[in-house]
Amino acid sequence: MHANVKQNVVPLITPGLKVACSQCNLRELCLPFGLDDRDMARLDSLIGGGRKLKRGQHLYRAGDAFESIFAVRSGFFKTDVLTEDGRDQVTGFQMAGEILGMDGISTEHHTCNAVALEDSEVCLIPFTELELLSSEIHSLQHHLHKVMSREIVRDHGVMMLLGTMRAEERLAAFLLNLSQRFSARGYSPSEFHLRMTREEIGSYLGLKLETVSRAFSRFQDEGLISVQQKHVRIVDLARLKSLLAPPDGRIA
Amino acid sequence: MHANVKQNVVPLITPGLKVACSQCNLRELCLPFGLDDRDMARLDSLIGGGRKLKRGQHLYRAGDAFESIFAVRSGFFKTDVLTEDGRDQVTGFQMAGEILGMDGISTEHHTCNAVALEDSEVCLIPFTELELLSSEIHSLQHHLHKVMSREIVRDHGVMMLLGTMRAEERLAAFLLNLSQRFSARGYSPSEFHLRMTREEIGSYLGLKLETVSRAFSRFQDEGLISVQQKHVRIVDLARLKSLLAPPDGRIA
DNA sequence: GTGTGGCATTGACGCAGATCAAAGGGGTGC
DNA sequence: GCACCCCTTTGATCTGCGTCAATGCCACAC
Repeated sequence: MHANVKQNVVPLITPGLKVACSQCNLRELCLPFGLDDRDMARLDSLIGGGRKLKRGQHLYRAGDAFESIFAVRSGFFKTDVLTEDGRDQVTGFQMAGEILGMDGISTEHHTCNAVALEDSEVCLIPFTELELLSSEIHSLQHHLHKVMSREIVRDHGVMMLLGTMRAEERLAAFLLNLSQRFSARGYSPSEFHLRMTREEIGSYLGLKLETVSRAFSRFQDEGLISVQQKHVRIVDLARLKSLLAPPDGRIA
Repeated sequence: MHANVKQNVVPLITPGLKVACSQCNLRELCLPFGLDDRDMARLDSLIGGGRKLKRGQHLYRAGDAFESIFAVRSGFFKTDVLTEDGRDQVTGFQMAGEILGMDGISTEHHTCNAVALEDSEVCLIPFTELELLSSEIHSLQHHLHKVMSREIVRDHGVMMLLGTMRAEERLAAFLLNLSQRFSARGYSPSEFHLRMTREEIGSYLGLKLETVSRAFSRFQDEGLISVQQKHVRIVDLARLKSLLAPPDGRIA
């Protein structure tokens, strides 16, 4: 295998990488959810192939023309927006089975950046062709709408977090969310590696990296988690969850 | 006209209220955007009629079964999420031509509350029928996707605001956003009535109502705006915009 | 294996915004 | 038209997180 692909060069589509949706163990988490065999085969036929990314590579950048959405096959991504005045906000972290790029539909250009946080693979789903197929397969159309709606609901959850929670509550919510998503993918819900830096966590949670680090340390001191650099083990799940209760424990 | 509709009773659909999309002066801002006459007539035929709401009434509540999305014909709404632990976050304010309810698609149940902040009217758009029609009219399908994508992009903007801005920057961004949206609807960009309370603004911006009030007062003291209760006039638009520049004026 | 630079941790201090409190005004409902 | 209550404003004080700073560690490249 040639090793002449530089890390800062965007790799071309790799047709050999293609794995049929029907053979994919992520299909229940991903776009094909709910399709029967025949329709899944039709979806297979439009998936444009895969693309591999090294850690640090951009899947797309704000301003890029929108052509496809992407399904994460393996690896880990972050998305972030940056404004002309230099602000930078991480808007999400995406793992296997999750869909990236729907921000680009509205303006025909991507409005955020998507970066691989570890070596990753995605499936390309050409959007025009997806719309065409989804007008023929009702369950595909409806599931696409659900995926977009789920993204909206997720964003509302982040707004809630950013608008109403204190630092330790935010970090607890973040860890519980990761735990639940790893669990849904067959990984341990209680022990995992963070793929992102303290600064990226901080950006996502609206905190400074020092505050994130201190919150990690505090959680460890209190026996809620065990943390060493990027390795996290949740020791007391119940107590971690209880941090999300309101300060005064009121019921309504 | 009978006056026996209590404010806390959800009004039934009012077929007489129906106004055809083709006759609606909001069509360029709303779902019919980009449709030709024939397709607009087909969209007309599925719009389920209108619904009037008094100030304070809920259009839908979290947990309600999802059946329709709604287009605001007139008036003003807020949407908010509340968690079981009592947190409350306003996720948006919606005005004429904007679409409400897309949060409900993913789970078949609404995940937030939508409340009229003044007497308002909406068009009901039954979602199953909309999907059916959009599978026949490609431009309608694509525009629906754009509307959903735009909501995602808008949410990213709010995350940016909540995650990176200080109080006065948030309020400036909020006022500029309202100004721009009023302007797009033919109203004055520089003078308008706020339909929401300081507390609702604060919830949306992740601030306490006192902080919002103080920021308003400060803006007035500095000659940026003139504000009296809910009436706002933007006096120095350029300087208001300049508040969104980064603290140190750095370029990259 | 070793060197290096990005990443993480921890401490001291300051400040923006939260909290607590009180008073006044205007819109709303009767 | 009137009264009441919610909304808003403003002040004083407190505090959680940001900022600044220094040290240490680990992962990665060579």
